[in-house]
Amino acid sequence: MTEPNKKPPYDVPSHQPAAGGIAARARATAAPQYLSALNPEQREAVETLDGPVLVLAGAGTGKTRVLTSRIAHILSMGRARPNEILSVTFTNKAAREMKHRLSEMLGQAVEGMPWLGTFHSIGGRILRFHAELVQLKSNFTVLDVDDQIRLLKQLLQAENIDDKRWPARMLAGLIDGWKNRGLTPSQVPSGEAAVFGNGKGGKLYAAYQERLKILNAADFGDLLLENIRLFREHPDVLRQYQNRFKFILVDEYQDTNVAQYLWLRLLAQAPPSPAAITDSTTTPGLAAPKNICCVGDDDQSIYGWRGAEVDNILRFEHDFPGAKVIRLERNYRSTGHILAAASHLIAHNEGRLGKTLRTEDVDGEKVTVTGSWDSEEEARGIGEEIEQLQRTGNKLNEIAILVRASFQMREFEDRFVTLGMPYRVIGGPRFYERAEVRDALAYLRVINSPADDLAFERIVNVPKRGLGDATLQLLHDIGRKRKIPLMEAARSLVETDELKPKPRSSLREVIANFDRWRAQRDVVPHTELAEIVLDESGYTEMWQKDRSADAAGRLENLKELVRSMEEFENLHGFLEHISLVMDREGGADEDAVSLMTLHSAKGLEFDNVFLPGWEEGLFPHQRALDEQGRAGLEEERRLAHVGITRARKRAKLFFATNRRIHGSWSTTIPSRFLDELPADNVEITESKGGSGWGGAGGYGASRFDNVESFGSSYSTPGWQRAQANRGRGGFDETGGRYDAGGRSSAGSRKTMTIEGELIAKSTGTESDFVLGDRVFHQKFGYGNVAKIDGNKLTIAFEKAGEKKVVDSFVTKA
DNA sequence: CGAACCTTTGAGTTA
DNA sequence: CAAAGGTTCG
Repeated sequence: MTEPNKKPPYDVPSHQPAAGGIAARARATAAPQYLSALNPEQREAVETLDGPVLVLAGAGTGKTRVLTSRIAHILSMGRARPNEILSVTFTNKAAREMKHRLSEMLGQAVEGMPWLGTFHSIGGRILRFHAELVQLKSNFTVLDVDDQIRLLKQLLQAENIDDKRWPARMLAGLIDGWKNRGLTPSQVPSGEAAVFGNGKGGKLYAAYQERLKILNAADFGDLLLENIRLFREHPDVLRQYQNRFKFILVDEYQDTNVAQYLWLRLLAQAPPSPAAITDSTTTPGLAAPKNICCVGDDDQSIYGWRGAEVDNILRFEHDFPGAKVIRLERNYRSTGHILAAASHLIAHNEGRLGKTLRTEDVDGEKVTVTGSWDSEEEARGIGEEIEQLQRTGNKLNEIAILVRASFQMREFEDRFVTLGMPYRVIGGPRFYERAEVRDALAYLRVINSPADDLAFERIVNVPKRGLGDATLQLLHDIGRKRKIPLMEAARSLVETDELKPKPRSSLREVIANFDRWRAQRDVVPHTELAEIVLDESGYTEMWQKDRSADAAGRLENLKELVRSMEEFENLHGFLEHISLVMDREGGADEDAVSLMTLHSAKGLEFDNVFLPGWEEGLFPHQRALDEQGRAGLEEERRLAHVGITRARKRAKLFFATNRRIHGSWSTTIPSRFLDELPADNVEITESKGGSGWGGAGGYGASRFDNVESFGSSYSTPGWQRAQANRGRGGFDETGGRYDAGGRSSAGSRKTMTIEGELIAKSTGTESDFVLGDRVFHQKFGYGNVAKIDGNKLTIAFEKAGEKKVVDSFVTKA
């Protein structure tokens, strides 16, 4: 047992006055600077400190400013100390941003804001203080999706369930969904639990939770669910936190799921309310809700598929009686046309709380819609426009391409590489998801927690040591029979002669290695230990010997991993952090185009925003429609709204008539969202050969009728118009793809065509490079030629990873 | 046991 | 078209 009252190490000594310097400054002037910079609504949101407050903050209305100013206000009024404010966000990025802005506002006084973070990191922190109460140890591991799936596969096997018919992924999805709804195994409705594995779903969920405890592990959902369980089963612990948090602030409230809502509600109750701790999710009317302030925008709710309940925000006044609702409708970001386009689009949704964004900015440029023949041409066109913007003095940092699905990104990457255009992918394949990083982490996890079977299993035969399925099976059998971790099973197995000499000695070596490393853990600095481990395990060597193209990049990633460990005091601290926050930053200082999904763009803004792929089936995405019907469509529409409102000066939409889906080309039709844009604020740019899509008459009075009639059969007027236009517009099937109509814009297009042909034709000509040549590229630096295809080279760059480039862009080094 | 080859299936968004 | 899973052969 640990003492439940163990204090978090972040506690500020109690004699310290609440952010003294600020308070003093606040008293000195009548209206402190952080208040005078606000408009009346914002100011009201900041100054209404008591009771529940809901701030409906439309895109670009100063949401973050309100949150940070509110914290500053609480502190300067002396209403709470920094460690008595709970402030939750969804992403680490948002948390970082708030800390950053707060420190600008307050000077250096943010050190003591220990409870500003994401739901998951705060949940995880609370859980570590009381781990024993939920059958964990404080050094529990946070599993990622991969570990989760492997664990579930084992359970399926144990239950003799065919994982073809009942994939582990599906079960993981179900469990995730239950956890998002705050349901422990016993709370899952039996009907739902039965849908998986011939009625074994519920049993498997229970078994999974049990296994997690044995492994001393929690998955993402547990960080909240186990927290809720902790609070419910131990009211004394809950009270401790209720007492601590004098003020609660929630960012992006529209994205909270049921579990997060329950968690917040428990914490938001006034401390002495012993009767109110119930497990009901629906009972309204809490006893004296505390000072909770939720900020959100129902029009930006885009995480329904992850369990977010827009209802949470729609029901706020009901859940928190006496709540004050404040609307922020002054947009400080976008020009008039952009804002009008976005507002009209989102007006097609029903069930909104309703806000009318307005701006005092100029109308600016109209939103453009451009059609192209296929996705390649779309990428070329956007590339050209970006070059044009660059020539006219726009910073690449102020340009973003926002896609619906990540597979769309490749085309742009290829294009940018060819053009030598600097770009960065945001939220792409994450650093910690890379195989080599996960392998390295697995080694460290086993050192840190010998019972971490999943980590053990991952690396026991990496690099290859002749310990294959057969050996592993044996270990599993022993482990399961004796209820001991695999490492212990291995220990006893090498004492017997059940193994052939070869695997036996390598297993012996693995055990000895880990024992040695663990002994070094307290002696050697953790970064050094990591290097020792990677070296002695043969892991580094494995990649050094690997001749494949990306080996160099992987070694680079390993180095970066070790480097990133320096920020932490010890191995344990590092591992604790890593599972939650391992997004690689850096490179932000460089001027580059940003490439990301619409989802990860929320909260960001750019002068120029390109939005490709506005086609039925892709955007709105077919699966959203199939699975969620009208709700799915509305969420997609909100996503479109988010996309357009990211733009300050220019929003440019695109659709292609042909797109590759599953490797083969399909014909697509323009998105219905394009049809929902207001004609007055939109310009159809001539893409090529004639009127292009839509044309002058394309927009008619019928634009807004009959939105309800969408369904599996596309019958809206817009759809039909779009189809008609497809034949009539510039996309004739017989003419060459690049058959331009002799316009100026077509001229440059034609140039591209020629370039395209040249590249295609010249592939017969072998380039001067030989496999393995060391080369230099202006943008990507040094690398080695990994593949040659005519004059197109695949190069493994030391820094940038593997890229395809045309040979003329590199020189021999 | 593991490399090489073949077949199948599947690309939606994420803390 | 790619990755992942399965099968075969050395």
